[in-house]
Amino acid sequence: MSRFWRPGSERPQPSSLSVLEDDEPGFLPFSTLASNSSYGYGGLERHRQRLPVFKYRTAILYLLETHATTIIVGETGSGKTTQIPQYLKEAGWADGGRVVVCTQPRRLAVQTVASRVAEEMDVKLGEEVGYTIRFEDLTKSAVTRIKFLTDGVLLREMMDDPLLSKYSVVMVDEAHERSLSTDMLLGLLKKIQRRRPELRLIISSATIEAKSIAAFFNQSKKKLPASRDFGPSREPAILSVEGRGYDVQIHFLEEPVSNYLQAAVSTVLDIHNQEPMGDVLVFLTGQDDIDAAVQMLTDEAQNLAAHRSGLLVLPLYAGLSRAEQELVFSPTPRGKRKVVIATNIAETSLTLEGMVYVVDSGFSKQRFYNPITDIESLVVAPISKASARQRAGRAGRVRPGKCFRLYTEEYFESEMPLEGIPEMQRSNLVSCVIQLKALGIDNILGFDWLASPSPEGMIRALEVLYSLGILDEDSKLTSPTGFQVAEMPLDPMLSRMIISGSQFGCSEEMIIIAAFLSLQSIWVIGRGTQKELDEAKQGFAVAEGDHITYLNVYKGFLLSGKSSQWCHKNLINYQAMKKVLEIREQLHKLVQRLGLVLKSCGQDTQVVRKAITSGFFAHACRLESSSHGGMYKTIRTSQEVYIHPSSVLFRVTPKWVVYHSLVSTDCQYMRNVIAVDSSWFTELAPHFFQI
DNA sequence: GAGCACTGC
Repeated sequence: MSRFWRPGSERPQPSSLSVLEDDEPGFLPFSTLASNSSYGYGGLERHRQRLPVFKYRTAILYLLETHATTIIVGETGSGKTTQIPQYLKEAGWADGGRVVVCTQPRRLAVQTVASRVAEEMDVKLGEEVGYTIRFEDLTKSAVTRIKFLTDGVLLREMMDDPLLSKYSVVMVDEAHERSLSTDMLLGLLKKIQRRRPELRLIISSATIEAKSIAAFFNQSKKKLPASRDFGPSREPAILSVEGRGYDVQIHFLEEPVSNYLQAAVSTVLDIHNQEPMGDVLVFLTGQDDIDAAVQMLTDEAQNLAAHRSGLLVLPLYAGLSRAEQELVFSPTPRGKRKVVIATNIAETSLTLEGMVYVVDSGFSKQRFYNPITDIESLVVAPISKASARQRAGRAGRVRPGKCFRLYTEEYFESEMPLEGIPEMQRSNLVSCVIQLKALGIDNILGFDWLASPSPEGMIRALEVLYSLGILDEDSKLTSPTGFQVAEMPLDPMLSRMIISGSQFGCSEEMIIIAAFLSLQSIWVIGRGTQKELDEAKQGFAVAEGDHITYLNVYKGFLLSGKSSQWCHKNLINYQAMKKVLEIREQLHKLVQRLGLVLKSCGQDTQVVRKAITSGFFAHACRLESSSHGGMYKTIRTSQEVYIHPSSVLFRVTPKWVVYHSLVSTDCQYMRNVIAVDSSWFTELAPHFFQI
């Protein structure tokens, strides 16, 4: 532990953090949903009044009355998410058929918070208090007064009701996360505000982001129609609410380390040897790192076990099965110290109870998008101060904790960025652009963004949408194709593929394929050897490619009677297959509603591949050399790419292929590939393949 | 012959 500098009283302590209680969207995903009825008679009301936010009830209601926008800066644990919607209802904001609505970035949070609020109000979930997420609408339009939903669902709702006229107050929670949909939502809400002066916005954010959000919503200097002397102030109010939690002591490294993996492992061992009992949460970047660290610590733990209490080392990342993830939430056995080694999933999506020590590597994997090459890649990159703070806070939930940062204080102070780059500035923007177009926003470049995306990114998105026939020369949605694509909850290239499918008589096949491609992977990870998995996959494989292979999997699954045993036997993830059925079902209804022809082409795989090509012609590649492990070049940019070894076409190397996506590692790998005929390119997209 | 941070519609 000597390598860490302990901030003393003579130097300013960087942070002392407070963290969340069980009232926030706390995300103990597998247990809390059904089991939080531990309050006696009258206990719930007392519990509500003890929350830090309760002191601010009057202030919040006053600010809401007098300001169009109120920004609540809240440490987690303040109770803002569950309480503010109730205060609003109690104060009459949900009277007269109006509805108070609150958004969350994640589905699980929506469900957890809604059921908690329903319990506190002693009403049945789905009546006065309801929620909406994809595939699940637990609201009753005439009855529901408080409604929770994901911000993505609210964006979709705007397509039918652009001014969100049902809602009196929109509360955007966790706005500091700056997800793509939150940023879009905030931009659109600002627009709506100008048309609906009576609408109130509450935006909840962590400290750092609050200022830029406040500046964004400040409309006091703008000229507004004759409302100068009445109505709410156009200048946002900011209110800080303290959280509830324990102090976390921060330790930095005295010298930088080159190998954060090794440093993390030895820090855990130091903690184990020198610190009192208490569980440890380690933040690393990804599956590889985590598996390696788990292995190293497990080996060490075996050496230690002979003479002292042991370590229980567990990995946590999204790719693990539900059962494996659940292990992390089980109570630590007596006399053991639990060490959870996690990705960013433990920073935002899941909250682990009982952590006393946090080890922060200072890195995470982040997605970046290059609009010039049109390639997305995952890169290990330094985290922001905001993230570091969030990670540290995970140590103070049940008692005072400690956070060991595997970087120096100098680095933290002078080099670590204050906040992360908003997703808007590191993503492919096609979906974003088409949604704005569908909402009638024609001047996308002039849209009032919270963080402007790069002009290159915008131009690339417009080009792609134009080449797909979704936008016309005036950059307006085409009819009917553009409007149909906008209604589909998919990547526009997949939507385009489905529409072609309906023209070619294979829409049934297209929606199945689209459902498969919406998931990460349908194959079980971790069970059995790679060889077994390859053999299982080979049972469905066809020379036409991965998409057609998925159709075979789907047929097999249906023939088995949607059996989980069948999935198990074939090393297929049963949960993923259920998801495929759900998405297919949703798309099926949608395609019918849009008036597209629903038809199956039977065994004709050529027409299926043609329909796919009509959506993905921009991903066409030609085999350059079969000797160098099958090197391909993209037609559009002459990028060197290879078929991913997980593809059924890995050994086949057809002359012409179309891929669904690229993964960038040492080289560019094409994932989900079909073999095509080059004559289809000029037939299906002549404008794109002029030469 | 090798890989997948995390959400969401």
